[in-house]
Amino acid sequence: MAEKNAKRGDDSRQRWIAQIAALENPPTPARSRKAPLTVERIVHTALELIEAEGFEAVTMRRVAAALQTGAASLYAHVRNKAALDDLLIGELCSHVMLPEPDPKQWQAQIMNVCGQLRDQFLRYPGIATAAMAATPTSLETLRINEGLLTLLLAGGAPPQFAAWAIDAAYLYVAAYSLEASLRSRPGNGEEGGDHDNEHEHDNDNDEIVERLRMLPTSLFPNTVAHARELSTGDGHERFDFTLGQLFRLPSSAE
Amino acid sequence: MAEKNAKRGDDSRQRWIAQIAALENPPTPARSRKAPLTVERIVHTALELIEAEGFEAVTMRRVAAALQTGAASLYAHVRNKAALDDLLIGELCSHVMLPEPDPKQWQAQIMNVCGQLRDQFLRYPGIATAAMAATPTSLETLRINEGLLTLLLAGGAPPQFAAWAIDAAYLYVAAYSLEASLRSRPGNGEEGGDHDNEHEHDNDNDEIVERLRMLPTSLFPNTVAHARELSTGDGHERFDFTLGQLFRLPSSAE
DNA sequence: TTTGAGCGTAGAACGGTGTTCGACATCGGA
DNA sequence: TCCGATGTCGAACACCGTTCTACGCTCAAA
Repeated sequence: MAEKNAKRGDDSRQRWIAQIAALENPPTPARSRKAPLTVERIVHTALELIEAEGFEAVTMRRVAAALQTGAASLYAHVRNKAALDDLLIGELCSHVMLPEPDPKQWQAQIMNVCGQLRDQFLRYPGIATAAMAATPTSLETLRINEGLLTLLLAGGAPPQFAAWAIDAAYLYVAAYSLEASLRSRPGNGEEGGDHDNEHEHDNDNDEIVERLRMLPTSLFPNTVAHARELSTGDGHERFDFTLGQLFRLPSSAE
Repeated sequence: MAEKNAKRGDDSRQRWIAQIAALENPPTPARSRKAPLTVERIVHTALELIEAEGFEAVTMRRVAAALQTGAASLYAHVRNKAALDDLLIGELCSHVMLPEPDPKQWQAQIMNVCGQLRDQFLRYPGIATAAMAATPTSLETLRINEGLLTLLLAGGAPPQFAAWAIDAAYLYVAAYSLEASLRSRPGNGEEGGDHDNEHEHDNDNDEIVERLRMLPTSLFPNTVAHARELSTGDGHERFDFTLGQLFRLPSSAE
């Protein structure tokens, strides 16, 4: 009986303690206590997390912790982790601005749009992983697709050419960004004491060239001979080159 | 008391049972009991697992289980899961055959090599994920790189062009294969009763076209107008198109 | 004003993952 | 014969996505 009483009293006792605690700190009063936890807040928090620690840090638990709650709470607003990923790349794509088509500059305009997408991917390291797994027919990606299609058609590209080139470009942008993210991120190295950013980059490149030159000439003659060409491509030269190739019109027009 | 005795005897009792069991089946005798667990066996088993259940099924525990052992045993032969992934794509790349360069057919030869690589990726669904994360300077990938470089140079491509085009091609092949794997794999749908493979494919394609046509014309005029071109590309037409664009020489030669 | 139903919150738990530790077995060579 | 090196592997740790469940809150009807 006593047990029963105690057990029964536990409940109201807890409430009593909670009430006292609530009395204790009325700062941040009124309604800040709610923090209503909307989809927007979740997506926003996840993006901040990616920017700071990379996409692999985006865990239901960690996103929830950043919102000062538990992982289970997120599932009231988002079906899956996969759905969250879709929302993330949707949000990301919504920041890409589509220009007014100008037939004289369609190539530059396309490079601009693809560059925006690439920069978004690079801003959130590793998110390109989600981009490749995401539903390819999300509304935001379709919006970019439509924009690129408009630019290409305005430039005089045949529809089938435009469709395939855009598809390939999207795939390439994601793959390029993913590789770039992995190359700079994964905390593997950065050994050695002092760093000067530019010198570090040069050293990296030089070391790759050197390693390639160490290969046996009998098996890798061309790799050794053109090691420099193979490992060059700082900045986004390779990126620009590839898109330039992808969007070369077939008929020698322009 | 009996319990205590049993517990103490457990150890030698187990050994006793093992001995009897060993007596029981001397078939596959001599030394088959060892099953020495080499790197080759691990890689081979992992590849079989991918072929049957996809890359996401490749878990240290599951690979070990397929080898009738525990996960910890693998770490005596492979540093990480990442290292295992590298070995897997290395093994995969080693099956790509490089042709003798023939300057007259360099384009077809390159398409052939890239097609081999693509088919390897498609044979092991999802392994392209590992290909994108893998060390880009593995010996096997360098071998393919050297082969492609040889073909392109034989075809008269400038070295810088060849280097960048090959890099882009590798990225694209991986991305294309990954998307193709994800599209057919992930068990999302396949609902509905009876399946005829060809009809199913047609239905899929038709449904995508239909969905695109449902978009508001005001926002997606070109997408609606060219829905068919956007969603076509069965077989590997898109693949061939993209590589064709990537390897078009700049100077209008050939 | 009271009640009750609904909804968002969140702790606990389940099954799975990569990886490490440490005791154990086995084998090659002195 | 013994002994050290090497390989094996159960147990455990920390983390993951996801589900279950109870709990608190809000708001509209009674």
